[in-house]
Amino acid sequence: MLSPQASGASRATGSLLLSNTAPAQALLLTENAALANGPPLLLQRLSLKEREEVLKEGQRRVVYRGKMLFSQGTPHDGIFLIESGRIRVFYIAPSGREITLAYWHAGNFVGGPELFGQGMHVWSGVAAANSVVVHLSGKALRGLIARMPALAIGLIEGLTFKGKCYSALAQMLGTRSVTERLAHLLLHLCDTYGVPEGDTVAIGTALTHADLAHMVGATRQWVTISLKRLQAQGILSTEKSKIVVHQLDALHAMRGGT
Amino acid sequence: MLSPQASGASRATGSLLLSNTAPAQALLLTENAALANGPPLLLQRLSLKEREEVLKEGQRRVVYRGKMLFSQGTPHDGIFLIESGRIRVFYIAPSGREITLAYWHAGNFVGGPELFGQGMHVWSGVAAANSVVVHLSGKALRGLIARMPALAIGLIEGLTFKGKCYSALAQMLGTRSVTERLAHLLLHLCDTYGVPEGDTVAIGTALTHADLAHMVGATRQWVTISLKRLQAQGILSTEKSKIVVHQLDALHAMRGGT
DNA sequence: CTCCGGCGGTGGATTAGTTGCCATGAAATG
DNA sequence: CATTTCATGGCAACTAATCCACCGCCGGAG
Repeated sequence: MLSPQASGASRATGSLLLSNTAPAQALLLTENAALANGPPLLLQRLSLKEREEVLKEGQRRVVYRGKMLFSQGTPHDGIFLIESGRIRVFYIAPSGREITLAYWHAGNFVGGPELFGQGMHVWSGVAAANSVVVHLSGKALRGLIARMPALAIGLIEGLTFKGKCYSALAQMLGTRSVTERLAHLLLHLCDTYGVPEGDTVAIGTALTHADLAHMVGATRQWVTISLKRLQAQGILSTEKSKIVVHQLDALHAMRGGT
Repeated sequence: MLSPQASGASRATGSLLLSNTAPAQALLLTENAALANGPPLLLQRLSLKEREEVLKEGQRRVVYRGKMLFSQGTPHDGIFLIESGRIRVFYIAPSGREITLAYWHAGNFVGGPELFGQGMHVWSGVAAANSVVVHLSGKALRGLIARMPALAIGLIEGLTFKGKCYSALAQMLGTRSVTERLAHLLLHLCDTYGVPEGDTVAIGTALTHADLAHMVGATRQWVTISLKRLQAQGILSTEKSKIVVHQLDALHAMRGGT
């Protein structure tokens, strides 16, 4: 944990204070066009002064890649505001099957499910990259909301957005085949992380087949097979931890509607 | 639509004003024990006076069983507060496959996904029983929140709850087999609507196999087959639109963990 | 009474997806 | 440099679940 006066911390604070100008994004599986605009950032509507006040109430914490931020089944209190990095929120069933609910980036908050209450985490959060988060306790949140209506609006917007994400995920999982979900995910990755190269788009993010599988609710092997098929059809090609999409329209077509 | 001074309307208003004492429930597919306590009701934390003020801002509307309250793809504004009845919120994929997100009962609100903005509905709402709802426009909501912090808390709690529901649904769909999901749903139905009869529990709610299928994200036939199997194992028996569960523990076992 | 539409129930063919296992190569670790 | 770990890939057997088609039943409406 960094002390408030450490230079690293103040730089990080700076990035949060300015986060409404940064191109923050969440990586999630959804067909909702509205989500493409990116999620609402918690402090977006606050003045600089208010932001400082909020951050002063929180505890800054560094989470290294691969480390758990919180685990399902453990008690929780309040939320974590992401200052930098990337947090993967996921759930593991007793059978061992795992589903990724979303990857959250800077400016969003994770934790919960409740904001105030002291229930149990029903999902886990792990750092997908070295991250800095600010922990806001339920008590602190309550106090802040009372004197800062814009924060309440921010929370409502954030929760609304999460609701959209999770319901969209449920829609995908409940009504689409794995192949369709995978096509959808690839398109989403193109939008979020894609680098256009001529008329192709390269996805350079280091996501393993297992990562993809967890996002679409499938097994690793099936993702491998499906990607091979797409490759055989000439729709995409893979080069060591990089996926190059050649025919976006073909992916669109097989994504099945919308 | 009933005029405010109609006796039916005032009776309905009364029921809403007292709704925190009523055993309101939502029917949803989740393994989250916290949800068993029932969802937080929107007006729960408000004084009688405040409740009246909120209802005055809304437009009361009667929706008959089977009639759509709102449809995915159409523009939306604000939310619908359920005064009585039951609203099924669901999504239909272009392929025709359908997934029920939840059944919401009196005291909860549906609509959205946003509360204020004028986006498009990303899911549909249909009356599963004759219902009375109060429409609160985004504008009205904004105004009410500003002078009624308890309403903001209510909205936050409601949204948090919906987030839990939808993420739990995604968890179920992403990590459990149809059979497990069905076992889970049956247990949930026992909790919500079940009538204990000796050491068995009867579910009398008129839910067709298709309804069940939409809730667990499966086909109607598969539900029929699965129910037949459970019946063959002596775990339950069916008598014309009534399911009697004999071995709750067996269902628990096959629901797979938690 | 008859017709009709929704619902439950079956069956068979087909496919989508799983499980388990083993091989390989690259990267990280000692 | 040697070793281990991890990501990818391939394969065979298996089963869960879907799809399509059809049938009979029942309750309601004309």
